[in-house]
This record gives sequence, C-alpha cells and structure tokens, in this order.
Amino acid sequence: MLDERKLDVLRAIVEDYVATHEPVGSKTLVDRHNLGVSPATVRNDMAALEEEGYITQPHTSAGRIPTDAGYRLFVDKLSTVKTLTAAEKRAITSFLAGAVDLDDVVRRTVRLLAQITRQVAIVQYPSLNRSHVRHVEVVTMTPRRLLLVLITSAGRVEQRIVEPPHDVDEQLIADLRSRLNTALAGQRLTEAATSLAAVPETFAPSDRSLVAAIVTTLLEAFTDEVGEQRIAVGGAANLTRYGDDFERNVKPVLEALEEHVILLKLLGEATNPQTLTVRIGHENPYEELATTSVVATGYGSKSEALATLGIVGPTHMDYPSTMGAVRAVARYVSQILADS
Amino acid sequence: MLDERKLDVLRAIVEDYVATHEPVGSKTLVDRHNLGVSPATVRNDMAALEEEGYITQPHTSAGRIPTDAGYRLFVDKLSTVKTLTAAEKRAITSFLAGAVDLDDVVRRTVRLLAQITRQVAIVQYPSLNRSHVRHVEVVTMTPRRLLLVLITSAGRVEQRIVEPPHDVDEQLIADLRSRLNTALAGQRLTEAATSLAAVPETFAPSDRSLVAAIVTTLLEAFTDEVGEQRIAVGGAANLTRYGDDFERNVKPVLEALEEHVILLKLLGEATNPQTLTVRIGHENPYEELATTSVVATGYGSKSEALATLGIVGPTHMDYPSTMGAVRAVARYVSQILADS
DNA sequence: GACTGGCACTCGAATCATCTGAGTGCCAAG
DNA sequence: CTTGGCACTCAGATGATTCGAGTGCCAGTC
Repeated sequence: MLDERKLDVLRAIVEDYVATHEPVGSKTLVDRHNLGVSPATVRNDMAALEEEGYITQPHTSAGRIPTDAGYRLFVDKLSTVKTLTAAEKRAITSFLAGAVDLDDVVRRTVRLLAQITRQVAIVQYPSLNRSHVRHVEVVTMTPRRLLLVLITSAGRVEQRIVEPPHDVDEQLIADLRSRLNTALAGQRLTEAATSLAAVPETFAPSDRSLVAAIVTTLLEAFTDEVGEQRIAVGGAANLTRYGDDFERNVKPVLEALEEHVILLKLLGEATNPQTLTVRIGHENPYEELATTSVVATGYGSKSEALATLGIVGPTHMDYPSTMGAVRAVARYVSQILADS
Repeated sequence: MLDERKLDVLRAIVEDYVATHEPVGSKTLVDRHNLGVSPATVRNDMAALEEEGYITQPHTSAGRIPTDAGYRLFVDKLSTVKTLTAAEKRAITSFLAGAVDLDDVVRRTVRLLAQITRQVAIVQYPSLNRSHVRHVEVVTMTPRRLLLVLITSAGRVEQRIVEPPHDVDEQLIADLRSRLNTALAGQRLTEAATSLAAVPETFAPSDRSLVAAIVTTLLEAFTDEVGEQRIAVGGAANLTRYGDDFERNVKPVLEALEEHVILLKLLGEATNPQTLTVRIGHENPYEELATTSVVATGYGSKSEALATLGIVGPTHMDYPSTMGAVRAVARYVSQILADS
C-alpha cells in the first residue's frame, strides 16, 4: 500500500512542517528535500497518504499538514531519536552535579529540560511507594509540644507537630525515639505503617494514650507521604512558541499546568528510562489538549522507575530532538540520584 | 486645576475602562454613570484631564483610556479598597486552616490568591533572616556517612550529607548533637553562625578535624538557608484574560514568572500587612512589564513582615477589589502562621 | 506501469476602495 | 459654566478584486 517512497514523502512533510509551521506543497517539498522525483509524482503520493489518513489539507488549495496518525507513524517508524552532542551532555551533567539536595535536583532538572527542549517541562518528584524509612526523630519543643520528623531514603523530610494530652517525660521520649527507629528504620513506608501499629502495646499502660497520639500523627505523615505526588513545572514561557491561536492552544495547557492531577495523568505511568512514552494530540486523555503532545519517560534507576519526567508541547514539535533530550535528561538524573 | 467633578469623571473612566477594556467616550460615560451633566461638559473635562496627562486617546476619533498616571491617581485618591464579603472571608480561613505544614500553607495561599483575584499570584516563602534554630539533628547513616538536619522556627528543614574523613564514634555523635543544640537552639540563624564557629574548640584535639568538617557543612546549610528566597507562583492561566496582544502583554509576564529573581524585585521590600504596595505599569522596574501592575504586601505578623505576597496583572485591573483581596489574604495567612 | 509536464481550476489571503459611526473639538447661545 | 449643534476625523467593517500557491487529472514518455 505505502511503498518506501511514500514514507519518504511523509517523513519530508513532517520535517518540513515542523520546521516552518506552514502547510507544505509538492513543489517546495521536492525543492527542499532531494526526493529525486517530480512534484507531480509527489502529488500522487500525497493523495495516497491523505487517503490513508496520515496527512490532511487545511483547505482545498493549500499544502498538506500531518495528522496525529501521521506524526505517530513518523515517530514509530520514520525517525530515530536524536542523541545529544557531547557538549550538551557535559552541560547537563555539570548543571545537575551542582544540586545540593533532592528539591534542588528536581528544580534544576525542570529548568534544564525546559531549556534544552524549549518546551514546557514537567518533573514528578520521586515517588515514595518504594522508599524506606531512614530515620524518625522526636524533638521536645515545649513540654506540651513535640515535633516529629520523618526522613526517607529518597531524601525527603516530613514533619508534624503533636500536642500531647498531658506533659511528657523526656525519658519516655528518648525511649520512644529509640523504639520507633528500631522498629521502622529500613522498612518501606508501606510496611512501616503496619509495624507502627504494634508500637504502643510495648509501653506501659499509663503511657499508652500518649504514645498512641504520637503514633497516630506519625501514621498520618506516612500515608500523606506515600500518597503525595508532587510535581514541578517550568518553561511556561516557551508556550509563546506555540503559534498564534492562543485561545485554542495555549490556554488549555496553561490551565492544565495548574492542575497537578491532570499533569500526573498526562505523564502516565512511570516507565524505565529506556522507554519513551509519546502521546500525540488526541491520544492524550484530555479533549482540550488535542493540539498538544507529551513526551515522557521514567527515571530513578535502570531497572525500576521512581518517577516520571517529560515535556508538553505542540503536536508539531521536533520529535527526534525532543525525545533525545528527554531520554538523556532522565538518564543523567537517574545517575545523579543513584550516586547520592 | 482639577475640581471635584473632573475627578469624578476620571474615576468613571477608570471604572468603565476596567470593566469593558474599551476606550470610553463622553456619551457612554454619562449614560452609564449618572454624572448629572451633559456629554459636552464631560468632553471639556476630558480635555483637561488629558492635558494633565491622566488619560489619553489611542487615536483621534476614539474614546479615552487612563494613563499610568491616571490609574495612580485613581488608586491614591479616588477609590477605597474593597473589603471582602463575609462568605469570602470564611472561605479563606477554612481553606487555609486545612494546611498541614509550611509548604502547604504557601501552596494554598498561592492558589487562593490566584482564585480570588483571578490574576497571577506570587507568594514568597517566609524569609529566614529572622527565624530561629529550632533543632539540629545528626543522624548516622553508615559509619562514614552522616546526615545533618536543621529545623528552623519557620518550619523549614534543611538537610546535608557529610562524609567524614574517618569512621565516627557513635558516642561522639551523641555528644556533638547535644552540644550543637545547647549552643544553637533558639538563636537566630545569623547569630547561630557565629556561635557555631566556637563549637569545635570545645572538643578534644583528636576529634576536632571531624567536628570541623561537620560544622563547616552545617554552616553552609545556615547561609544557604538565610540567603535562599523561595517563591511560589500560581494562576498563570489567568493570563489569558489579559486581552489579545499576546506578544506584548503575556509573553513578558510568562518569562518573568520563570525568573524568581525578577519576581522578588517586583514584589519589592516586605511591608507590614496594613500597607499595600501598588506598582503601576512603567512604575515597575522592568521595561517589558510596562502594561503590567503589581499589588503586593507583606505578611507574617502585625508589626514585622516575614515575607511578601502579591499579584501581577494587567494595568487595567480592578484595583479596589484586587487590593482588598491581597490585603485580606495577607492578614489571614499571617494569622495562620502566628497560630502554628 | 510508473513517472512527468502541462493545464485548468480552486480558494485563502492580500490589496484596495468605500462606507459607517462613535467620538471629538469648537462655537455660539442659554 | 454649561449645553446643543455641527463639522470633522479616522479606525474598523464591508465588499470587490486580484494573486498565486497548490491541487487533480490527463495525455505523453521512458
């Protein structure tokens, strides 16, 4: 049905349209790419491609533009992910290496990704389902006010204030602190919740109500921490490069960026950094984002992804470069995280 | 020069223009506001107002629009800050009350502010110049790897990893922990840095190199913490309400939102929550933001501001309502922070 | 059978002329 | 000082016209 040359034509159309953002006609196509055939031939091929639904005409006497299906075919079969230059790779590592803590890594990653791809970048904070309890700290601020601090292996810190029903004994706190750490340290957050429930029973009945109060709050912190899916966004200024139809193209994206729930859905399930997810136009789950594509991938470790990062941009983006950049950034972030 | 009625006319022009975003003429003006005089009279007044530089004509045969100076006069003399309805106030308090920690307070505040004002909201995290050391924790992760955790009175947590030159003794760590807390707890971050310098000397010479390494890292954390000026932004989708001249109006703002340094400068010095800073069009320090106004105020406590929050919007915004909302939110956030 | 040059046709976008009306400035009268 | 009246201005809307990139199709060529 579609021979080699027709695919070449489709590839040329996509590349041209992405570069110019203007419908591309048969003449310009043979001028710019050396297809070795005449415009008339190309026109025949175009007719076939349109028949198959890969390209379309905005109006009768205009050139063709790729459809979502056209981009899809292009991404799947007609292009290869572009690898970054050595200089770019160096820039990435040195920029990421400067990070001081997890938050900083994420912030830098977002910035970096937005800058390289010149698109809107989205980075999900490392998910904590799989992270471990590193340390639990109980600090007495005043006799009636305790501060609980939970530190996880992903480097995140969760803190809660507890106001116990009656004054607390410093000795009891020290005891509690050590028992909590013995019971929980090294456990996954999800398991830790279970272990936690058993702790109050090990105390003398008179202390149990107090311990229970503390444990309850700590438990809340655990579940919050597991459930929370934080996200960082950057490069919104790149939306100006979308083209003009502001209302239709830019507004929905801007709105989506405010709703982290939507972003999470857009990013989708975390995959390992080898696999890139590309969702083109209508393929993504929001009607309003029909002119928008998402390129995402997991990061965290070679085998198991901790979280997802990616970019959002117009369907007429430069997929090979963008995909290359997203993949590279994901790999380097994974590396940085593994090292620290 | 400008009698009472001329000022009434200016007020009417501003209110009308803000509502319609269209140049307002003498006829429509007398129709909509009951000024009690004829269009011809209004025209004379308008001529005077234009002479004085408060209004201008986009072109000869069009109505008038306020200049920056016109808005300035309106804000300073012709309007009163609009107070919120009881329902709105209740909504604010209940929304803020649900916050679990400082980060959450800030996130909620941004969202709230963006929603009420329907503008882009900016909230600076409480500045730490004035905050105190609440607790310092030293955790042994492996014998050659320590985790330092600094908790401040503003509820922020800073963490660092130290890899000491040789294995550490658990006893020494415990000792160090208690000495650090005795020396630092309750001190302001800036003072604490000084006190910190004296700590190594109190240890036996053999331990000093180790202690010094830890202290140096902690010191870094202190200065980072003091210097860092984090900012949260929200409601960018409201930029779509700017009008149409995308390139000129929206793009610069979107770009500014990425640069937190610029935002900090826009927000300006923190004032107490009673005082509202309004910077109109050219008054703000960036040429590109000439069509943009900023409404900001400090928050934190009645007398002394911890940080600044505010909104950014088109010069033709509804100042009385916006100012009312900003002021109200600042007050309620201050209250929440004081309570916790 | 695949490719090509030629040609008539289509139709959006650009150009230009014209019209319309909201809004102005000014003046003379109240 | 205010007002009705009036001539004037000019941006924006409307409509006719042109222009040209691009198309589909066909007949001829390799």
